[in-house]
Amino acid sequence: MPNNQFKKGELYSFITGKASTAIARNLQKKFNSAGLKITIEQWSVLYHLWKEDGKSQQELCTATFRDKPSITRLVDNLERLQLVKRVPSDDDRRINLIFLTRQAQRLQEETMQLAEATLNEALEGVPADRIDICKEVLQLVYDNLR
Amino acid sequence: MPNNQFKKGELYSFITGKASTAIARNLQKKFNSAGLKITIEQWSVLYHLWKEDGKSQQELCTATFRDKPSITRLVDNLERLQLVKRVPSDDDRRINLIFLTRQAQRLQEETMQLAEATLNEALEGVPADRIDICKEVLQLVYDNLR
DNA sequence: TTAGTTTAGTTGTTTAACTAACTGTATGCC
DNA sequence: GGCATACAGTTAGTTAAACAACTAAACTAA
Repeated sequence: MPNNQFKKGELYSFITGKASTAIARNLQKKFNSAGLKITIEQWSVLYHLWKEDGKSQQELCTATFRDKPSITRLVDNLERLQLVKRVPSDDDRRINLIFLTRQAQRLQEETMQLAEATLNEALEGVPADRIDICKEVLQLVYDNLR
Repeated sequence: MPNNQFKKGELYSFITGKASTAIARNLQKKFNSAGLKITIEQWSVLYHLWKEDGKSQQELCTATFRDKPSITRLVDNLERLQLVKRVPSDDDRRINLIFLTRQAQRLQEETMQLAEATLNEALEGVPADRIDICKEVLQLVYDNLR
């Protein structure tokens, strides 16, 4: 039984991800207002390094759902901003391990607070059980398409 | 009462919109496989012109949730592909009205079918009432942030 | 050991997003 | 009418995404 209850008029915003675009823009503005000169994409790389420092570029690809050239260039820019450093792996010379600089470690708390503030604004008035359902649906969508 | 049930680990995929990214990539691949040489972004402009032809660029900005320079360049590219045509408004010479070419009109049915196919794949196994809740949450998120 | 394959990362090209600064047209007010 | 302001669209510059083609290192198996 196909999901034909999915009317055409509603197709568009699902595909374009209006909600997540709005969230990302809101957070970017918070970064800008706070004088933090990083992009959301750069932040998403830092986010995974805060969880575990010294990931390889390939691991960052998987974690951030980006392809290799995208990560190469994000790491390029983060390195130029002196937020990360490429360190060749001793075990496998093909691999770069990416390490946070002290400067990047200091960004964690402030940016995570801004991200939480954005999400609190975004989800204001949405009951917790509905958020849970929404998260489950989006996870299932993601799993269905990989 | 803030939404502090929103644990940190789940923050990331909400912000990055993994699900909608996956949907967009899936649809883009379908376009490519079908030999359709348009991007999802171009398709999103055509989508609104299929609903109502002859919109102004400003109206396309609102409809597609993009800014003016983005629409200028999307229309540039669509014009180069001979899919739309800029027509200066008689009433107000600042305004360009954007009209579909016959070639673009012919794209509607095929691309909409591919889009529906993508959504059916994406939403396979998701009960209709959960989809509805998810849509409502995403709409509310969008409204909360504008 | 060496030939073929896989893996990690880079480079080049095109398209798009965002910001800021700009041109040209319309409108509102005196 | 004339000036300030608002509005529609364009241009320029930076960052990022997607894809293809590439280099270099590692693995695999004869």
